[in-house]
This record gives sequence, structure tokens and C-alpha cells, in this order.
Amino acid sequence: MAGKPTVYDVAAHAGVSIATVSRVLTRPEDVRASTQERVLAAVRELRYVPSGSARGLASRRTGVLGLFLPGVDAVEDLSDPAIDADRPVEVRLDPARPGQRLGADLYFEAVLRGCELEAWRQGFSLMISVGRGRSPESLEIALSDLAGKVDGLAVIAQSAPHDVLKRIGDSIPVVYLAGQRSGDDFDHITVRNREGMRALTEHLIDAHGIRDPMYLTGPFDSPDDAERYGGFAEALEGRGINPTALPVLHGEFSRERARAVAADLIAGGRLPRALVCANDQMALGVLDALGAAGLRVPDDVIVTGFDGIDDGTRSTPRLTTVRQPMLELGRAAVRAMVARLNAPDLAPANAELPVTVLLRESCEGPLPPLP
Amino acid sequence: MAGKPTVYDVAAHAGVSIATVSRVLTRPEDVRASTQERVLAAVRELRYVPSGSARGLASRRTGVLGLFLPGVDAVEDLSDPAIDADRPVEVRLDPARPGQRLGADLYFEAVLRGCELEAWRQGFSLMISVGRGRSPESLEIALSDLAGKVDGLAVIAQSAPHDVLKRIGDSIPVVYLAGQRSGDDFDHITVRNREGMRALTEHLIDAHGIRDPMYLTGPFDSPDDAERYGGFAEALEGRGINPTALPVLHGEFSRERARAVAADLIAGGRLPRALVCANDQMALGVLDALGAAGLRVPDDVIVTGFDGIDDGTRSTPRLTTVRQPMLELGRAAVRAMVARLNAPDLAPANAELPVTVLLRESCEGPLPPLP
DNA sequence: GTGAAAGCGCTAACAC
DNA sequence: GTGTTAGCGCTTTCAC
Repeated sequence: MAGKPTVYDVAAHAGVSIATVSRVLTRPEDVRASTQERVLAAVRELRYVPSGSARGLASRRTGVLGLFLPGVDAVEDLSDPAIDADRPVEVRLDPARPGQRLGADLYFEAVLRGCELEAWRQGFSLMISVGRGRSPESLEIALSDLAGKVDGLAVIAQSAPHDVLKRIGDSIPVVYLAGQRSGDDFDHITVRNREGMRALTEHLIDAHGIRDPMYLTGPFDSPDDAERYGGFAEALEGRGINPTALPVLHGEFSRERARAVAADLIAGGRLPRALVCANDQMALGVLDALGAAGLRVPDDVIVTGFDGIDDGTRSTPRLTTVRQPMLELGRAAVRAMVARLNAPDLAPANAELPVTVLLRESCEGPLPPLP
Repeated sequence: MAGKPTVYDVAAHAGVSIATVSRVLTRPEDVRASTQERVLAAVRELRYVPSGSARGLASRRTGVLGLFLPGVDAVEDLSDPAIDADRPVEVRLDPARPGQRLGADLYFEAVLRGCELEAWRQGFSLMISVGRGRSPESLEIALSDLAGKVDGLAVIAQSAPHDVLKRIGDSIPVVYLAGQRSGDDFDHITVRNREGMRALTEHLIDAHGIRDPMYLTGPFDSPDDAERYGGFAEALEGRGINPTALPVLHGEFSRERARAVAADLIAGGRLPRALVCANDQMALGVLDALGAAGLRVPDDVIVTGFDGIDDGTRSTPRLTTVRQPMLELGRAAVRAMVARLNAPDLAPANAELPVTVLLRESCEGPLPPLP
């Protein structure tokens, strides 16, 4: 018995058949307690670890779910330059670099955590893969490779081309996260971007009398942002304000860009009473610029974000925002995959997760802190 | 040909043998170009996705590496309470909750990114699993399950009991990250905790004349922290200062706890000239407390951290720290696994990654920002 | 409750 | 360069 032990070794050791070993490991209740113990003892003694591949092949399910994330930009360049040095410690001054691109804020970290959590609960393992700046071909290979190893695949919007996903989709269930349906049969899970931004904007109008909020958008191709802007516009229209008359600025979802944009606004004296940002990062950038200029939030300008990232509770003032349930997004993705595995013929499902508008000091002014 | 297509289907469709199909997909250079095209065409047409399980079983390598992370605490309780509500949007005031435990800062996110990056480069997929607050048994099951599905396993220190790991270790290569060797044969990858803290402390003594720094420790059972404190003590001894005469405080690696501890210090008038914290989170907590008390950093007190998290560059003042190459840790883990797979009989390896002491405003005072 | 036997879909020798 | 043939280590009927 050189090499790893197999069911045969365990069976021989315990004096049973391989079928019984298999039963003990998968449906113990079908086996007499005494036999069970003998087998388990053999398993321990031989340090037997069942082969996932053999199991997957025989049972036609791998017990693994896949998560495909969009390319975290430029992560390749983050390698520490000091790493090649021979000395174990380098000491150096590290002056501030204003435009510095920090390690990509893994916006989807919470989704990943949600997936892992729910996968664990459902008895699945989780495999992850990142789109990165790959060529279309290598992206296709990566996806198809992943697809061959999992029972279901969750894909975050815009991380992979639709045609490739469709091909994979008739091999295993695909769940599409946070993106619009576009002629596919996948299960979709999205977040109430539109309703969230509408509610927030309505609050600004109704409670704070804002009639000319300025909107700070993200990238042009973000469907999330499109929905958010839609909600913003709807709120205005609903209150008799023409949204097309209001200027819109572009911040590319970047804190740095937003800071610069806001600084320009301040310099030009074109600051509105309220700046509605399509995400928190940009809102924080706006706060940076406003703070640097000595302006007061919300007294001089109201600032709001979207997403509900932690940093928004550590800024001064804390950021009013719309929180997305990112963890829930991951959990819902796994649930959807499992549901689909159990019922492959159901019609494609759509789930839209609720959001929460969190009113904090950046629009409300001082709030009494909770104990 | 109902159900998923297999090699046989593709072979028949292309008019070749299954061996040739396999070759085209694994070693195309062994196949005539014209045959290749025929096969590839059949693959596309049938939407063939090779079964990872069958491949793994036949070739005895899964092409998957595993990463086992420590339990991200209480992630289970983070579920958004609003999620059960029927309405798509909830609007509510969100006052500050001082003691609030925010979403666990996934300290190991960068390790994960490094693993994914390097795994991709090396042609492997990555499977992740989290220790969470599992019972010892279920932890063992989870690990052994994972072990059956991967070619190698990277484990972050203290996420799993040593005996379980040893069992797994003679089934597949195990790489142990950021922990001390303790009678195991794993490859180990650590970071120069000791040297980093020693260099930082020496700088405080030599450049700033600090003779009585106070140390803020993490949990008792953290080997990382033990090393760091060791470096701190060495630096002092090397300069003729007796470290045991200096008080040590306990902050549990928590920002909140550190804030409270520092507040006590301030209230009691026992503030030293320098507070050396075992991690950045605690150093940030100290900055919080100092800021609230109107004290100036570094004029009144010098504060230093350890880790090099992004938030340390966004605090006021920015935090002097020792940066750990977390991304590199992940990359090194994957490289170690791959190396071990290619040479199983090599002696257990030890790699210690260099760190960088980053001197910033929290000890140096104003630095001219880089353009 | 347990065993015998037939695959699951691929890769890897080995022939040709 | 390509085909034939054995397995890889399990799960799963189907008997008993």
C-alpha cells in the first residue's frame, strides 16, 4: 500500500466491502453502528482522505461552487519592490503621494465572504477566480476551466463577456450578480439601486429643501450607476424638478478624481447646496476637498454617497449613504445556485435585494450618538 | 447524446479518437494543426467543457490549490436585518455607535489576492475555506474535505489545529503561513516581524531620543505579536534600556480597545513620549483617543503601528508603521506549494519575507509630500 | 445491512 | 501523429 490509501485499503483494513466504506462516509445512517466504527477506525489509522475527483466523477457533482470576480485592477503592479532585496528590513521615509493609487479596494470582499459563508452552510466548497486584465481568449479558457470543476458558477456583472457565459450556462447553472438581464436565461440577483437613490434624493428634497442637487457619476458603462442616476432623476421629476437642467459631473468612482472635481467646483465658485455621489469613494473624495477648503458639511454643502462602506463611518462628518447588502448578495448567489441545482427546470429567477438609506451627519448634521 | 457532451462525443464529431481530443486540449503541439482545428470546431459546436473530476482522477492532479483562512469573527451576525423586510428601501437615521464592531476587516484579503494572482500565473485554480467558529470536528471535516479536492494547501497560522494539519500533510503538501514552526515538516513562510519591530524601535531611540516607549500588545496567543515584542525588547536592550521595566498594555489588536486604553492613559496622566503598537488598527485607535483629547502627534506623543494597512495613510497624521508584504505572502505560499509538488522530497523550507519600516508623520512630523 | 459489479469521463502508456 | 486500452478511486444500482 504505497502511495495514498484508497477505499480498497480502508475496506480491507476494516474487513468490509468498498461499498460499505463509501456508505459510512456519505450516508452513515444506512450502516450498522458497529460496522461504522470499524470503518472509521480504519479511516483514521490509514489517514484516508477521499479523492474529491473520484467522488465528483462517480457522483456527477463536485460539491464545489465557483465565484468569478471582475479584475482587480493592476494588482500585478502592487508587488512590493523591497521583496527582492536581500536585507530583511528596509527603513525609509514614506512621504505622502497625493495621487497615489492604493491597493485596489476589494469592493467585492463582502460578496466573497457571503458566498463562502453560505457555501459552507450548504455543504459546498468555494472556488474563486478573477477576471483580471486577461485577453478575451485566456478569459474564456479560465472560465471554461472553472466551469469544469464546479457545480454552479456565480459571476459578478461585467467580469466576463456574455457569450462565453451563455456557453457555460448550458453546462452548469450560472447566477449573474448585480447586472441587468440582457437576453440570457441566468438567475439574476441585483440590488435596489434605483429605489435607494430615489429615496435618498427625495429625502434631500423633502427634508432639506434641496432643489438643485448636483450628481457625481461613475464610469459611463456602469449599469449600477445608470440605475442610480435613474432613481435620482425620478425623485426630482416626482417633485416637479427637471433633472436634465442640472449639471452632472464625472468622478469615475474614484476618491481621487472626485476630490479633484470638487476642488474645481470650489475654485470656480460653482458649489451647489448638495452633492449626490454615485458611490461612497467619490463622496469621501468630495469631503476631502471640502475639508481642505474649510467648508462645512452639511452646513455649507450636503454630501451623500452610495454603497455603505466602512470608511463612510470613519469620515468627518460620517457619510449619509445607501447601504448595499453585499454580504447578502453573496449569500443569495449561493442560494440561487443550490436552488437551481435542485430544480434545473424552473424559470430563470430574478431577485432584487433591498437597500437601506442611512442618514448620517453629512446631511443631517449632529446626531446624538447611541450609547 | 443527451446530457453533457464527453470526449467521446467530441471525438466522434471530429472523426478522431478520444486520445486525440485529450491531446488537443492538453498538449496541442503534439497534434497536427489540421486535426487540431477539427477537434476545436467540434468542441465549440458541442459546447464541450471537460470534466475537472475526470481529469483529476485520471491525471492524479486536480490543478487546484487550497487556502485555509482563520475564522473571520462573527461574520454570521453581520447579516443585514433589513433583508427580511418586504419593502425594497428602508430609510433611517444611523447615529454613531461608538463601540460598534464593524465588518471584520479582512486582514488577509491581500494574502488571498496574492494567492489568486500567483495561482493563476502557475495555472492553478484556487479554493478557499474559512475556519470560522467551527467545532473541532467540523473543522477537521472541512479541512479533510478540502484536502481531498486540492493538490496543495496553504494554511494561515492558528486557523487550524496542528494535529489535523499533520494528518493532511502526509496526503498533500501543506504550507504554513505566518506562524512558528512547531515540530512539523511543512514549508513555512513568515515575515520579519522581529527585525521589523527592532528596526522601528531603534529608530525611535536613535532619531527621536525615546527612552521609555510603551508597548501595546495584541492577544496573548499571537506568535506574530510575540516576535514583534521580542524585536522591541532587543532594540531596547541593545541601547542599554531594560525592557522589563517598561509597562505593556493590552489592546487585543482592536482599534476600539486601543482607543479605550489610550483614553485611560490620558485620563490618568500616564502618557509616555511614544506608544509602540503591535498592529496598525490599535495605533489608529490610539490616534483617535489622542485626537479627541486634543493632543498633538508626534509633538506630544509619537505613535507607531505594524502591518501597513491602507487606513494608516489616510489617518491624520499618517501612521509610521512596518509594512508586511501580505500580497507576497500569498504569492510565496503558492510558489512553495508548486515547488513542493515538483519536488516532494526536498527538505522542509523556511522563507522569511522582508518588511519595510515606513516612517511617516506620526513619528517624523511634517514631511514634504511627493508630487 | 452488506457485497459485487458496472461505470463516471478522462489521461497516459503503449502500439502502430 | 494518431488510435487502443487500461486504469484513476469513487458512487450507485442491484442482488442477496
